Amino acid sequence: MNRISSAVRFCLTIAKFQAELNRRLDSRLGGLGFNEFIILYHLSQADKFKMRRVDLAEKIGLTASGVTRLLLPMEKVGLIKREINERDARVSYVVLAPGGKAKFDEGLERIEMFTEDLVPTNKLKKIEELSGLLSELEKNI
Amino acid sequence: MNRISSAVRFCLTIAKFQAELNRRLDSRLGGLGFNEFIILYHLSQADKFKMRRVDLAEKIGLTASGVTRLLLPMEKVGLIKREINERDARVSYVVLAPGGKAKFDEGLERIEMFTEDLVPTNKLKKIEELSGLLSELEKNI
DNA sequence: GCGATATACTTGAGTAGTCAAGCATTAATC
DNA sequence: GATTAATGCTTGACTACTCAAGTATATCGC
Repeated sequence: MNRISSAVRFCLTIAKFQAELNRRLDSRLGGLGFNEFIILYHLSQADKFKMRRVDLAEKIGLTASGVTRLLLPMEKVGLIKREINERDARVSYVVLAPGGKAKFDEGLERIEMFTEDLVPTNKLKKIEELSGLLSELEKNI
Repeated sequence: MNRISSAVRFCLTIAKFQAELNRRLDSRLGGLGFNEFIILYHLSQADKFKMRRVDLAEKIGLTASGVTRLLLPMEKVGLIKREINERDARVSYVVLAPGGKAKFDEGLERIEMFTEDLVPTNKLKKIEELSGLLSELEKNI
């Protein structure tokens, strides 16, 4: 009883998938959490390897305070650095530190291997298409 | 620099999407967390409205201890009940309680409305496809 | 039918976030 | 140019998990 729509089913499926994905990834990235990896990725793509904390939060779908807490241990361990903005004393940039770059490269290699097993070559086209779809749907959230 | 494969990109996209989805849903289900809703859903579909905790954990992609902890407040509030198994004293069933059924119906109504805004009608076919693909990929995890 | 192994669940200690409130600083309005 | 509002970040108190270890029961091989 109580059939659900395919849209709701989608929410359930994605929640489960992501829960598993997260757990696996957290333990296969060479001491890097998945979210830490994501942060390092965005920094590695950013102009001058630095971003404002707010923008980082927006990129990864966390709250600002979540980012603060996530970055704290990363700074201690030397993955990222803090840099002030001379024009606006409110913002403190997050900068990719050398140690972070190294860890990211290692993590990237590992995650690439992981996803090779995860998605079969013949599904790659579909995967790309669905990435696009998800990005679109996100705007409706 | 450091291009990533589309499979890895897919992991990033899905992680962000799910983070947002989770947060929105957690606050739009009438006092029910998204995971609590998922539990009630699986119970509502189960034979005699009851399941073993292990099977529940497997269904929703959490660990057994996660389920124990999630269920504790739900039991206190009367959403679910606990029932022993006479043949195997190790297992304790989780049973959908009347209060849980009511909360689930309400939550379902709300999540259906939410997802109507989330996914446009013309994308429904694609969404179903994506659900299918995710279920398949999950086996490779 | 006894010991080893496996299963179902819980618990302790810790991590990863949330939300609401607070503190600086900057921008906008008048 | 003083007030008000908005922005960027952090903090306190809390929830929702995780993993590793523990307890209890069941099953298997002999």
